[in-house]
Amino acid sequence: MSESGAANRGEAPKAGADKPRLDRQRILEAGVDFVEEFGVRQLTMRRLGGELGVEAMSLYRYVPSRESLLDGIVETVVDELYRDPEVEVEPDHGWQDYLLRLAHGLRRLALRRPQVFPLVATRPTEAPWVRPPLRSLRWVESFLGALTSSGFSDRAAVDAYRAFSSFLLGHLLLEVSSMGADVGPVEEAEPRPPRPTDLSDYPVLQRVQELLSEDRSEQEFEEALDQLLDRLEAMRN
Amino acid sequence: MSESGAANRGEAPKAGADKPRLDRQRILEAGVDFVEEFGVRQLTMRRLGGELGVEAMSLYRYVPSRESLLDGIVETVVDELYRDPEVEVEPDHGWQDYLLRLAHGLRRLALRRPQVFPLVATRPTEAPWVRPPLRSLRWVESFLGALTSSGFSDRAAVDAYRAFSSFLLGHLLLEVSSMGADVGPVEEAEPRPPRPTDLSDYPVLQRVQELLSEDRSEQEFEEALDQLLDRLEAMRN
DNA sequence: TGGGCGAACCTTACACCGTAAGCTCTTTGT
DNA sequence: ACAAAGAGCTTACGGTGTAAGGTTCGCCCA
Repeated sequence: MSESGAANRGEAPKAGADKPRLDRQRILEAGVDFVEEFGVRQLTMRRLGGELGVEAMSLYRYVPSRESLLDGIVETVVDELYRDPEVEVEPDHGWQDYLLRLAHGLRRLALRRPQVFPLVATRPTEAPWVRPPLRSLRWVESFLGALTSSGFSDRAAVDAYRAFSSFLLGHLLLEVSSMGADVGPVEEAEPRPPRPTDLSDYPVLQRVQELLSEDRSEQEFEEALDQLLDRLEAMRN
Repeated sequence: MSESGAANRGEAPKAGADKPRLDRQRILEAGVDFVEEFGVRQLTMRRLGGELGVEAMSLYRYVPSRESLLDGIVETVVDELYRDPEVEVEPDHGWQDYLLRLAHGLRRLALRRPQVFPLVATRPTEAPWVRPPLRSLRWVESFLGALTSSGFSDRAAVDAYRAFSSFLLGHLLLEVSSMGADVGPVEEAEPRPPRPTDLSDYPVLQRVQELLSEDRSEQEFEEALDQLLDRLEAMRN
């Protein structure tokens, strides 16, 4: 402790290769990494402080509370969507292309951040009509603009927005939670023993268990997304 | 305290109209009520004990931990589905009728327990192939049996089960969370001030805001459910 | 040059949490 | 009548979020 203190304060306060100084962005990024590694439940102010070589209370200079730290973490992760080169804000190749790119971008994001995504999906949003997982005004604007400029009526665009949100929420949440991620605030120390589960009372289950255990999430997603686009096409205008 | 103690222990220990004795079911039901009234976040062992006129540690005789208390609460609520007279375990009037009843039953359940439902939706399940919100082996068995006995191949029945789960999860989670429920572990004391949200940078949003604020959840649900059934019909052998 | 000022971080303190361990009654079986 | 057991209580411990205030240090202006 005296060592790190000396390194930080005494000898190299400006070069600071060791402890690059605290700031909000650094805290949020450390938060994302921490949650992704240990789960939300394990994230405490003290531990996150420790991760940054700092006392818990120091974080409160940049973040007003743990809750808002979580909000910031969600926001940080969602912002990664803007950096996805496949995703575009303007529907330059038609609304179907736009929606496909957006959906796949969100799926990549969910799979890349399986521990954070449940927060993206379930945290209260800014306004009640902003729905997860597309939880920023800017994206909702982009979505509605893309559709209304492609022949959707306002009503149809809004309906499409809702259908699209439900679709993504359901699929992605199930997909990440089946990745062993703990949606919700669970997370016991060891991953609960995979109890063999006696199926003798459930003949159908027994018969199809292999099918049930297959991972078809990608095909499911693609097929359901295709169907959704067809549905939306039908309600255009 | 001496008063209640005397009333309980001293004068009427057997009549016990005052404190009907602790037992697991009573604890779980009190838990459901508590969560529904104050939110998951507010549920602590001490407070739930208080609600039952008992010290926190007394609960541990019937419930091994807070986590498993939450599991029990989820289970208790899901069990209400069996008592829904509209829902049937056997597909006596065809698989479409069966699925409609099941979906509506789950929706009623979600709307009746908006604070508990997010737990139903997001808590880890018994086995990875048991998906929320249909989180009991018995219901999965019922579902798969209903479909396979109605002309679905095993493969198609399993795919249908997955599609059905995603559908319900997405729709119901969004619906209850727009009811002001806190999905996730948030819940600050006062409901965060409805910040007016300046929309001047978002012209489309501004234009359609009224549409966005309309509550069309019921129609949405019905329409999407119809479409889903069509989709399932198409993949039926 | 130096003196103070504000930012950044630390220390202390508090109320509350989940829960392990052990104790004390009350009820019941014999 | 007495022992055993069941049900609830007491105490205690380490951990949590965070309010309040203390300390150190680089920087700016006199």
